[in-house]
Amino acid sequence: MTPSSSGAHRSADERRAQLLDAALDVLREHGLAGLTTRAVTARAGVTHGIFHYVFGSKAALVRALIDRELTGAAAAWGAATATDDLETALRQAVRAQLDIVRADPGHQAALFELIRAARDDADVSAAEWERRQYLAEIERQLVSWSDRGGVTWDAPVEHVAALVLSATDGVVQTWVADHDDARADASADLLARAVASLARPA
Amino acid sequence: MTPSSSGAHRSADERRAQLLDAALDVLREHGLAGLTTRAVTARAGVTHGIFHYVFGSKAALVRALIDRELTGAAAAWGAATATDDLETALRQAVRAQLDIVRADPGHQAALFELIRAARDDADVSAAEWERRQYLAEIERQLVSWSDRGGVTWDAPVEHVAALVLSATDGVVQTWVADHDDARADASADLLARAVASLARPA
DNA sequence: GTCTATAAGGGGATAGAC
DNA sequence: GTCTATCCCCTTATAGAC
Repeated sequence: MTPSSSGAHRSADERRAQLLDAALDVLREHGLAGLTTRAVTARAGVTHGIFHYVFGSKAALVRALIDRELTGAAAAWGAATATDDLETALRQAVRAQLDIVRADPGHQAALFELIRAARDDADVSAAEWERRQYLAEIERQLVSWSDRGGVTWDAPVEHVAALVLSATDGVVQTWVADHDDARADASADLLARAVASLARPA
Repeated sequence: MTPSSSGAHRSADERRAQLLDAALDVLREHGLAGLTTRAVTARAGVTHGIFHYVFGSKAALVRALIDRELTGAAAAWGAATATDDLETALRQAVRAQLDIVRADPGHQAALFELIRAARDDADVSAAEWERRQYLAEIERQLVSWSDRGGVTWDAPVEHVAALVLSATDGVVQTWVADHDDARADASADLLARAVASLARPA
């Protein structure tokens, strides 16, 4: 049988995955302030020293965590809806972002915190890269929707994409702060309407 | 002459103000992670023990800091511009928020961090109260602008206000993250245009 | 009432045992 | 190659000196 993962003498790669899982759990439950190397190893059921053998430093853990969690996250904006109506498509997209967070608020809040911390700490590239992926994906969708609806954007598409990303972030983060579902839904709907009004018949 | 504030045996109230000033400095320079009771007292040029004599606990300092810094902050939205054009007024208001942060990014970033930390920690009321003040102020402005411009909002005003607050927050925080002035300006302008399109002739 | 000296605990990291 | 025992620093908080 497969030995228990907390049993002694497992490969560094296995330890790595095990510790990353534990780190995410700790982060979700106790926030960034509670994310200590000792809490992670305790959660994983291994002795503390293993941590530095596997990751070398706490910063390396944070970097690895961001890398693992961000991979594929941009794809969420790409899950386009097949509708001809621009406003409806936009509303569904913004609501989808909101739903991701609602489905697992702790997870998302933890990621926000992590990315924010990583920004001033060291390796900025991960967070920046993520944002660029998001922007490119949104821009692609905006063009796709306007083409399908037979309209054209009345402002540079990259500006519209930047606004959509920033504003959606704001709506999502407001929900994280107050958990007011009705207000978040209203904001999402209104945002879709407002942005849709930036397009004119081609 | 007035004795130096770091001289021995001053009143608790004076020490309190002195330590709050030092705490804000430390927060701006080293972030929340660097805000330790020792860093604060060192910055103020007093011995460490004084801290607990004055504040009792670190949490009390954070609460006091939030109280002091948030007072009057909502007024920023109230500094209305005297223009008849709704979109222009909105653009100036959003840009004003952006300018506040640009003028002193460290200060604003520090406040964000502080409020965020206080949320899960304990006294949520301060942050919530602030948000309500903002919303009320924005709502008041939206009505004032629509009245003056002879238009009416095509959606509940509180919904529009919520969107404006959330979206502006998103734009501001995006700037804090990337310091991209051009993109932030473009987003602000576009946000004003998009929101203005939610109003129709009365 | 104001402040100093000291305590008690938890943090990340490492040298070296197996 | 994998892990354990230990280190030393920095944190908040308090007991009691002035």
